[in-house]
Amino acid sequence: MYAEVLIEYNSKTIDKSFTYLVPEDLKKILQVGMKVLVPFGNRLINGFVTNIVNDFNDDYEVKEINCLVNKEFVLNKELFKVAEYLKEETLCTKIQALQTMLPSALKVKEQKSNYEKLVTYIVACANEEEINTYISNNEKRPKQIEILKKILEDKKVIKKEIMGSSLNTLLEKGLLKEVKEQEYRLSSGEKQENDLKLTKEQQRVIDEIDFTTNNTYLIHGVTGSGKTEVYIKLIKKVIKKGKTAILLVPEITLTAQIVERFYKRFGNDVAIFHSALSEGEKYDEYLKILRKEVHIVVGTRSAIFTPLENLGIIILDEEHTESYKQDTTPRYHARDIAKFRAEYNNIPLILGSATPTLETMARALKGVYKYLELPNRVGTSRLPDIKIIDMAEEVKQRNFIFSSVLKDKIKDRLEKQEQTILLLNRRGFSTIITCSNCGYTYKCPYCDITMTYHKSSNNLRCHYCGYTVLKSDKCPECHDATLNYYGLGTEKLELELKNMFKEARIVRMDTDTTSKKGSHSKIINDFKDHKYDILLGTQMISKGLDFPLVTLVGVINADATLNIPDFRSGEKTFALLSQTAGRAGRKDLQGEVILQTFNKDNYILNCVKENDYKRFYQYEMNNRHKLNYPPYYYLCSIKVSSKDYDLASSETNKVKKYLESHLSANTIILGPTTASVFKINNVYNFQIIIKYKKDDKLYKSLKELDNIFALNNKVNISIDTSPMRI
DNA sequence: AGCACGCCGACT
DNA sequence: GTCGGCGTGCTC
Repeated sequence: MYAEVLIEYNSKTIDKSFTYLVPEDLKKILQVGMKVLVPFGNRLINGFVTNIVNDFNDDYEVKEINCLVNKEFVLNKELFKVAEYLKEETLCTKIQALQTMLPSALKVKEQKSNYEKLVTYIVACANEEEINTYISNNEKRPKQIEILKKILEDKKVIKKEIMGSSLNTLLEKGLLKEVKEQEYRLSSGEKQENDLKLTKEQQRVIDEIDFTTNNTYLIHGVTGSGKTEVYIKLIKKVIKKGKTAILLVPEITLTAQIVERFYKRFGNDVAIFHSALSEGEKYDEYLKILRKEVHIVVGTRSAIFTPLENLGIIILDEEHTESYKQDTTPRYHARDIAKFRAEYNNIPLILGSATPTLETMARALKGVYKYLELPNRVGTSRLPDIKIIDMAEEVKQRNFIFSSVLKDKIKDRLEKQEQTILLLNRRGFSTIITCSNCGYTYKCPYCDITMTYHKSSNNLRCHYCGYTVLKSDKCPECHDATLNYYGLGTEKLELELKNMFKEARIVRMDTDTTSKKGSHSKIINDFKDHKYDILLGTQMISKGLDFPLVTLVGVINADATLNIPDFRSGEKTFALLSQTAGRAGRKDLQGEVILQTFNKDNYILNCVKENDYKRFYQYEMNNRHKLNYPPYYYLCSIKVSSKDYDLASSETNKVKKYLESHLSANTIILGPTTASVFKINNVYNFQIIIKYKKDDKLYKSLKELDNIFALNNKVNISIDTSPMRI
């Protein structure tokens, strides 16, 4: 009996099976999909069993499997298929595909002892009679008697609660003993049923969904239209049939409120998955699924790979969110994996959004997806009033950051004891520091990017590679002392706000204030409890948060995402602004939104103002059509990079020539151009963009290209078959 | 990925 | 004469 094993080294040259002899003690247990430790070269390496065979062609000496890594873990057939799909779709290695799908605690690098958290309990060792005898014979030892009585009553007591010399005596006498039990690190807390009554619209959406076949549905619902409640009801239906469900959410820290809601409604039937969990927590949540103790998984992108069996539904909330796309290899989109799994299980896939991607909307309108709409907010709450403020006029009156309207409204909210959210999509203090004498600007020495000034630490940081320098008082170039600060970041906004409203309680939320674990939810909870009047932050405040007291949302610079050179910038702006606007007036109080802009006539901003997705859609589709972008064309991006500028440039040209001679005639090949950030960490980046409608030769050619460069350690090629931006 | 083998430059 | 640079190739 032999096992074909995939070695856990991420390298193209060994991305194939190696055959090992199955030792006697594993013959009955070993299954395809298990993890084993095998000798490889002169060391022991983790591997996956991909096949079990009786014979092999005998031209090398086989070694024997060393041991099983984890007896509970078996990758099922479905996930093997998913891995295969992932490999084909993103051109990664088999092992990369598998590693992406597993929590890192299961990708044991070194034989790390044990991820299981053990709790020590004390239980009785002697029988009840013996213990009672001991109690009556030792009346002068009250501490011991107290412990014994507690054990008799509770049977099992956590050691920490009763630790001490009395306990040690009882342990030594053999009356009590220790037992260790595994405990999950995360738990749901009490389940409290509180079914909300559905609106007619919500009920209609639920009735439309066919659970017996594979269809994709788009639930297009405005912010506050009660999509989450629809998801909960759908999942309840699925669970009633004994099936399981996956709910994907954009960023779980931002959607902590969803998790809380699921814990309340489903109790310990839910496992949670997201990047902020510790290794151990992830391991525990994974075990709950493997042991079939949960029916529901709520998580971010990678949760789409969880080994739930008997799936009944997959839901992607905020379908348009960019974080569903992984931007390192394998560059997969969770939506595609979800489609694959929904098809495999013959179950419905639900895409939910207030601002669907054009790709999804186009398919829904064509009837490829079923289109379901929730056009109204639940209950009495209405969509907020949105005003566009022309900052060009404001600047003439020397209002650089806050328009007079926004200033007045904030003041008004402070007086009324209502809350305000301010969005500024840029962290740090100032964007650029320039010397007015010689024109010097601080640039990262490793990346082609101006550095951002952070006042609290008095340094300049590169937001691409993290390089940090202390800011000098004088220009490092000409030593003149006239440094100017341009651009506005959240840090400076906070300062300005504090100067303007001295009595206001202000909290800032961006990558810099939320780096510590738990700081995120602390800010959110404190704000919710009205410990602050104003929350200001970057786009991380735009999604999924539900604060009933917020009646004003201000966007300081609505143009920020509009001007980035990317074909999706319009879509992103519309989504970000609509989402953010949706934070206002979630309950009975009417919400108001102020958009400050230098482009007051911009079409997209006016669509946001009118809350008119359909008009935005028509306009943007027209643009995409003119410029051959998705959904009219598929995209593929190829990035060629090297520390050697000339080499990077010449190899990119070779790639272009290769593509030109191998792809179909009607495929458009653009470039080479320099990538959006040309130099990162001293590496030069060039890119080629491919636009195609149908090209049977594409994947084959891309694979060959990838193989050619696999052996080249001076030049790196990275292919993205579904780029979100170019 | 890691490690061995192998063929050419500056040193105790 | 050797130590060591990292290019090529192999690992069941």
